[in-house]
Amino acid sequence: MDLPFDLETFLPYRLNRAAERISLRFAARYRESFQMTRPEWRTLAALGSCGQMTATEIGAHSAMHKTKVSRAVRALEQRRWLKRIEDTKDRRVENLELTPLGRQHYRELVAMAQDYEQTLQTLLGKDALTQLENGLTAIETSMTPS
Amino acid sequence: MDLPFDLETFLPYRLNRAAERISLRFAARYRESFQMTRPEWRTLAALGSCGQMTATEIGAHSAMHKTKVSRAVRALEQRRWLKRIEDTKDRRVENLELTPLGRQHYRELVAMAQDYEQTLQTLLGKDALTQLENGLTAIETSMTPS
DNA sequence: CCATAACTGTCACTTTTGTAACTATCAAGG
DNA sequence: CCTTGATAGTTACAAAAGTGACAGTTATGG
Repeated sequence: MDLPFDLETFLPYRLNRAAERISLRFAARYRESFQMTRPEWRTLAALGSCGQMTATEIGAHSAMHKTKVSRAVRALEQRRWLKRIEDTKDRRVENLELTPLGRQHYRELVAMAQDYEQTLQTLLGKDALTQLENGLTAIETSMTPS
Repeated sequence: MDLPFDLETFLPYRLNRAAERISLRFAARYRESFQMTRPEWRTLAALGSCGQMTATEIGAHSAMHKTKVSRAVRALEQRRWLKRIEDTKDRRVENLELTPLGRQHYRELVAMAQDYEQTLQTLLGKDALTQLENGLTAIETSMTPS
């Protein structure tokens, strides 16, 4: 029995490769302007766009391990970019929120993100981008945080 | 000026999240059967499907950092799953090739991969999968190894 | 030729990450 | 109440990753 397996059609491999290329290129930008790691940017982005969230929610939203989130939260807190707000109903939970300073930097990073989005759109073409997004949506709806 | 930025449409973020979910779920499978890391699997897969390659080529193909590849190669070599073949024209280069033992394990892993492909296909739907693949192809052709 | 620059792969060093255990808290059921 | 089990977040430790420098080799251009 022979193997009709082609790595070029294997989704996990391709997806990782694409994500790595796209994400590292963007990370290189904010890294030198803000000395920020990827987990930190993702945490900031989640809070900036969703408002108040808990660490667990951030982890589910961004598919980051909880210790990664924990460390990113601490780093952002030390920069005074976010603050912890204790939950009145459940004292295990910490509600996280950007400070005005954090929101300000968030806006700057959003500008960079939008610029990069432009780059990607001209690079990939609008049609391919749409198809990609449809596929990602399917993943997001069917692969609930395992 | 307000911000019409939506994280839910930002490609690097979404791509990473999807890749992480899809790839970790598969990694969990071969990890417990083979005690294999993701770089090791990717290296094995690249060699298994492309035949002889150099470390640099593997890195470009899989978007892995060269030290990651170097370590994965060493690990696979210690298992006797691959062998190094010196290049006659350029002595800096090491041509890498799977051993029969390596190919045997490659086949087992391919079977797992195909099984997972099935899972994904039923989970995501054939249509979404096709769109996703078209999008990935666009990335692959336009984002040459930076 | 020779000097310089570029390239391949590895290593020491440092940083980042995951694992598993832990504290503190809450929830359910007797 | 009290016990058991689950959950949120942190941490110590170990594993993995990136950085920068390196040795060895090849390419380029005087």
